[in-house]
Amino acid sequence: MKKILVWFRNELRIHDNPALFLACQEKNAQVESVYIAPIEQWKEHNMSKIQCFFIWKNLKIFSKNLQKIGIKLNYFSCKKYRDQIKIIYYFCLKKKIGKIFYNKEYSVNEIKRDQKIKKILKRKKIKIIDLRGNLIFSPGKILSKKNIPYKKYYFFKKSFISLVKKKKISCFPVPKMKKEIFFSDCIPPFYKSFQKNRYKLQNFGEKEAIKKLKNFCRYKIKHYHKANKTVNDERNSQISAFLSIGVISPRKCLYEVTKRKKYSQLSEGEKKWIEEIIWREFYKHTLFFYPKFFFVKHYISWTENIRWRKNRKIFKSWTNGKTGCPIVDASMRMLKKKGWINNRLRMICASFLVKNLFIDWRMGEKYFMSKLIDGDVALNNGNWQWIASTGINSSPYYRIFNPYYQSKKIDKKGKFIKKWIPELNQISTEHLHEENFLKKIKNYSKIPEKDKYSKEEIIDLYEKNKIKI
DNA sequence: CACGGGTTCGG
DNA sequence: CGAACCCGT
Repeated sequence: MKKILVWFRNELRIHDNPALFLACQEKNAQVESVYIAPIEQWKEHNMSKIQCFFIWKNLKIFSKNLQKIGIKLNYFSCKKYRDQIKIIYYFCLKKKIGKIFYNKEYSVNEIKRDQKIKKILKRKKIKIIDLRGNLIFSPGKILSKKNIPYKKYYFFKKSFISLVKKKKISCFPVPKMKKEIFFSDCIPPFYKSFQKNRYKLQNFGEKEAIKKLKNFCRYKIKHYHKANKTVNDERNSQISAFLSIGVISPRKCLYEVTKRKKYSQLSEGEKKWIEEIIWREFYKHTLFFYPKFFFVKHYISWTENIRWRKNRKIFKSWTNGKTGCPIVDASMRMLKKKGWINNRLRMICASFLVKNLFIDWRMGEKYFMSKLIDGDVALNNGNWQWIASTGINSSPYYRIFNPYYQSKKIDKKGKFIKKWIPELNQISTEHLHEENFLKKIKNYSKIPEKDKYSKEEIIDLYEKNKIKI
C-alpha cells in the first residue's frame, strides 16, 4: 500500500479541495495529512490576533471533519516560513510518503518555499502534485489580447466574465467516506493572551460557512448592490473571514450564485457580489505577476518621490478613532474592537489617512492587517495602493474621498456614528456630517487643523512630485 | 502582421 | 491620465 500526504496550507475545508479530493482518488493508498502553523512569521507579518484565533478554531473543526472521512491531521507549529520545509521533509521520510498533494499559493514567500521543497523532494523521488484550490482561474489564464496580464481591473473583469460565460463552474466534491477514526487533535492556541470576549465573533467551521453562503445567496444577495450605500452589516455576506483562510473556496462562492442561471440572467446584486470575487482574483493574479509593485516599488513610478509623513501621534489618533471626523472615528473604533468593518468604511478611513492627514499608506496597510479578521496581503495592499494612487489600477491622485459627504450618504441618521462615539450622543443628526459644526464641540477629541490638509493642498503635494521619468 | 491613431472607460 | 481595445493601413 502506498502512502500519500495531503499538505493543507490555506484551505481548511473538505468541500472543493482539489488536493484532498484527488489524493483520496488514488487507488490502494493510505492518506496522511499535515498542517503547519508558522506562528512567529505570522506575527512578524502583522497577522491579527483575531485572525490567528479564527484559524485555530477552524483548524480544530477541520481536524474533526477529516476524522469523519478517515483521515488524521498531523499538526505542527514552527517559527519561520522555511521551517515548514524541514517538517515536511522529515515527515515524508519517517512515514515513507511517496507522493504529496497540495493546493498552490501565489504570494512571494509561499512560491519560494514550494520551489525549495520541490527541489529537495525530487532527490528523494517523492512526487509532488500541486493544484489550484484557492483561485477560480490560474494566473496566466486571464490575459490581454497581447498575452500580457492585465493591469486594469475593468479589462480583467470583462475577460473574467467572458470566461465564466464559456465555462461551467463546478466544484470538487467531498471525498468518499472511509472508516471514521478518533483521536484528540492536540492543537494548542496560537496566542495565549487572546481574550476572545472582547470580540463578538462569528461562528466557526466549514458547515457554518457554507450555511452562511447559501443563506446569503438565497435572501440577501438581491440587495447587495445597495450595500455600499449603508453601514448596515446585514447587507454583507460576512464570509470574507472564511474566504481569507480557506474555510470556503472562491469557486464555491461563484458556483452558489451561478449554478441555476446563466450569467446574463443574474440580478444586479448577484453581479455586484461576483465582482467582489473578481476583485479578489484580480489582486491575487496581479501580485503573482508583479510582486515588486506590491512590496518594493510603486507602479506609478513618480509617486516614489512623495515624502509622506510618518507622525506617530497623528497616526495614533487615527488608529484610536480620535481624528474628529465622525465616520472615520466610528469605523476605526469598530475595527479595533471587532476586527471587521465593511469595504466602504475601509476605503473612507484609508483615504482619510492618506489624503487628509498625508501619512504613509504603508503604516495604514500594516495597521489594517494587524486588526482585520479577514486580512489578506494581496487585497489589503492592493486596496491601500488604490486609495494612495500609487499602485496598479490605482485611482487618479486628484480623486479624493470627501468623508463628510460619504458619511451623510451611508449613515444619514447617524445611528452607526452614535453607536461608536458616545461623545456625540447629544448632537442632533443634521450636524453629525457638518465639518464646521463638529470643530466647535469641546469634549470630542480631534486632530489639530494645522495637521490636516485640504483637497487642494494634497493635490499640490502630489503634483509637486510629478516629475516624469 | 506590426504599427499607430482613435475611442472607451474608470471602485 | 493611460491601459487596452478596435480598426485601418
